[in-house]
Amino acid sequence: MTPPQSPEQGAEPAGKSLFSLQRRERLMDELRAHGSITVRAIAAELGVSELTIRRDVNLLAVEGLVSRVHGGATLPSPLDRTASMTRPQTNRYSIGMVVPSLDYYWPQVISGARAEADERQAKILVRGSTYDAADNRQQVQALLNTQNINGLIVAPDITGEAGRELLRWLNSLPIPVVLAERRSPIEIPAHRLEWVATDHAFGAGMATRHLWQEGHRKIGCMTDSNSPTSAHVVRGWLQALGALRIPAAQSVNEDSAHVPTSDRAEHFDRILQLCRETDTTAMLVHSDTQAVAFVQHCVDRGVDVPGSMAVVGYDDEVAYLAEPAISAVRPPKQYVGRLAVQLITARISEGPKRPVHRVQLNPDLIVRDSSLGGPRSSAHALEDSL
Amino acid sequence: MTPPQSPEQGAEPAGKSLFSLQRRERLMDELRAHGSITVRAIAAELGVSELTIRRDVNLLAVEGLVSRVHGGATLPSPLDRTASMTRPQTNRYSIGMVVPSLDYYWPQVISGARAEADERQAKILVRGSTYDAADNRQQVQALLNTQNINGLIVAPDITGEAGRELLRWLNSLPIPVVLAERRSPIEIPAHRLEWVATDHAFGAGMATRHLWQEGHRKIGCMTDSNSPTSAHVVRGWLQALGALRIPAAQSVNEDSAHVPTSDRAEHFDRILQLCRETDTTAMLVHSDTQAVAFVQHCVDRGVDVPGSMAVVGYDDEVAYLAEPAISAVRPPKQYVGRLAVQLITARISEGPKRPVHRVQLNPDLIVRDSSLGGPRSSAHALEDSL
DNA sequence: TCTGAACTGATCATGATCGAACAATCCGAC
DNA sequence: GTCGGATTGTTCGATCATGATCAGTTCAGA
Repeated sequence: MTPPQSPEQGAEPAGKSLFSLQRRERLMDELRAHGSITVRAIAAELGVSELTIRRDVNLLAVEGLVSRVHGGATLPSPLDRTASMTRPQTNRYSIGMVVPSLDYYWPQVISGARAEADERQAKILVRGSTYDAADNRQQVQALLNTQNINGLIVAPDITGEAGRELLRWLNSLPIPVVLAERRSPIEIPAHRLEWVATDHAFGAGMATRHLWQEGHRKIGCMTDSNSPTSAHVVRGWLQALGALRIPAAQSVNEDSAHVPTSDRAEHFDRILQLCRETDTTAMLVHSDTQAVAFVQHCVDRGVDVPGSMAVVGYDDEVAYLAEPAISAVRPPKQYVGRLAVQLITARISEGPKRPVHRVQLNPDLIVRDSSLGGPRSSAHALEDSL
Repeated sequence: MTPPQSPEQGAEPAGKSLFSLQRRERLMDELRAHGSITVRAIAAELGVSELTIRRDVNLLAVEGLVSRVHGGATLPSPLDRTASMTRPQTNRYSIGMVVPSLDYYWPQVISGARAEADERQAKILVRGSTYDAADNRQQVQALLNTQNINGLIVAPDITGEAGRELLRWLNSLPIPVVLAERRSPIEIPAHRLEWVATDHAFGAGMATRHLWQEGHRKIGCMTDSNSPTSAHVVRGWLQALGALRIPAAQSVNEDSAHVPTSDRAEHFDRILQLCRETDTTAMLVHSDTQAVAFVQHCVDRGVDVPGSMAVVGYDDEVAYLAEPAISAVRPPKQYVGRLAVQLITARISEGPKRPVHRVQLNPDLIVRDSSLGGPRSSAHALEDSL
């Protein structure tokens, strides 16, 4: 079917019918996130007929909010001569944006940034990059070379010496820079860098507490140290374990980085074995996709979810697709993008007098089936409460 | 009177007929919580006819508080062409504000808050309190009792069990609460509390680095543990010492709390003696007033400032009054107030869907005479640079 | 250039929602 | 008690949102 779309944050895709206005908003979200949409895909996703979507597209096209193309729509393009002649086209700012991925997580951040930019008559120029400092820098440089950019939103790799060097370079750029989902570490005083990031440690803690409240007393954690957020997830999980008086040393804590897809099954088997040995009945799994794979594996092996193994995912990109649907921590991705644009535009217009802002946002916990009911065979379920 | 409707869950469907104003309030609550409502559902829930709800929706739509759609209403959407082009129609919120002092530091915070509130046509009701949790709570309670408050900005005492209890209480209030210059500690998951605070650790680090750059190689710190910011100042100072490879163990670190004014002179003499013994040529002094007194004392004792003792104050309230004028870290007090009002109004109008925001602002370093020129008798001044 | 597949827009049908007019009710003032 | 204004409920034709059908159009590959 469709390639790994980014399922919007509707929680239940076809569960509730939306009003037409909301549908058009969703459509614009999708458009801002990916730059284009197909009528077919959106119709399927929203559970309405293609005709309806086409009507929406027409409406938005009349208002000049989209450009119609055969089979779908794109963001308004200057090449589109049918575009309304209104010409409120006076963009005050151009903001460059470099993100490490255009498939996962970041489309929604971009969507939020674009939405906010629209309201502020700014333009966002997005470039996809990788989780690698050298490439990050190259992409930023490319933006600076080819475009007249007033500000920059970046989600760079900040690990290692290359990452620190990149931060120093960003800090020294002549235009304002806002980091998205990254923090400038204390030890390098990049005093000009502002940032907005989700408090992933809080999210992990929230998930852990939720599992505790459902009756689990041994809660493991599976992460992927390739991802910059993993460290925060582990930190939050450990912190929560401490608060709940769960001995961290005996808790399952596995890193899935560097496990090739071919070895995944045995990796999961090993983890399940560990869980059995340690009486672990619940896992917090960083990166949703990993969580989906893990739940799938559990089902394949006859391990009941959530009865024998409760799972909470992280990121909430695809968690709702699994069977059973997976509870997941949902970072406020749209808001991260919005806030980044707010910070950048405020900085551009107010100048250096404005103090450096550093914002943390708390994620939400979306509870679905995979974590409800507590450990089935456990005698102490629900006897306590936090 | 309406006949007893079908028994609804939880709410009070038939219990008591609401006044229209309450109904609309309820309607907005529902809207903020879910993003949209259907006329039918709300009518059933409130036990009134759909027409009534429709009339309410019309009214709210005229005020620009909702967007009308066929079958219900949504939060105001930029796609809503019928939206009144007038202005954001910022409602007149009443915001309570409880600060621990009305003479020092806080007047500027209040001033910033007032300025921001004026722009948003909101009203600020300020109450002075003390650095004591019990009194904080009393003042907040008084505000809640006597006024109709939509939101609360508080700078409470958060130390000890009383402080934690106060935070829990604030977190459970039915109206939004924003902490000013305070952070909710991680170990107590006050998940609803938002805050805006100056990054005092950053400020202390900046001051320490400044003194290093001026040539000082032993940098002490004088704080007042009565103040909630002192801990952060010490933390930032220690962090900077670490980064600069200055052994913290041998550095002068004095607490002026509990030193009565009568004993101040000998306290300062003791500190000066310590400095002489450890070759300390610079001090970071928390609380400006203390810094002024200290510089005065140095001058009285014939210790040259900055030649023999460089001083950087903290807070920048009265630092410029001293002779010589004292360099000081200046927290962005106005912005703290402004941002607190921004957070609270955004929270009131956007409801719980908006993620919890936690903002840190970086302070400035205002360099005056008291820290310039480096240690006079030092041989290694300016030989290094960071 | 041709051709099949995919896309598009016009038209109509259907069910739900909306608004205007009028009736019923409640509330406070005299 | 009763009067007037404000609020709410009822009815019914008008309006709107959506989907189905089908003929016309566009696209992409041969």
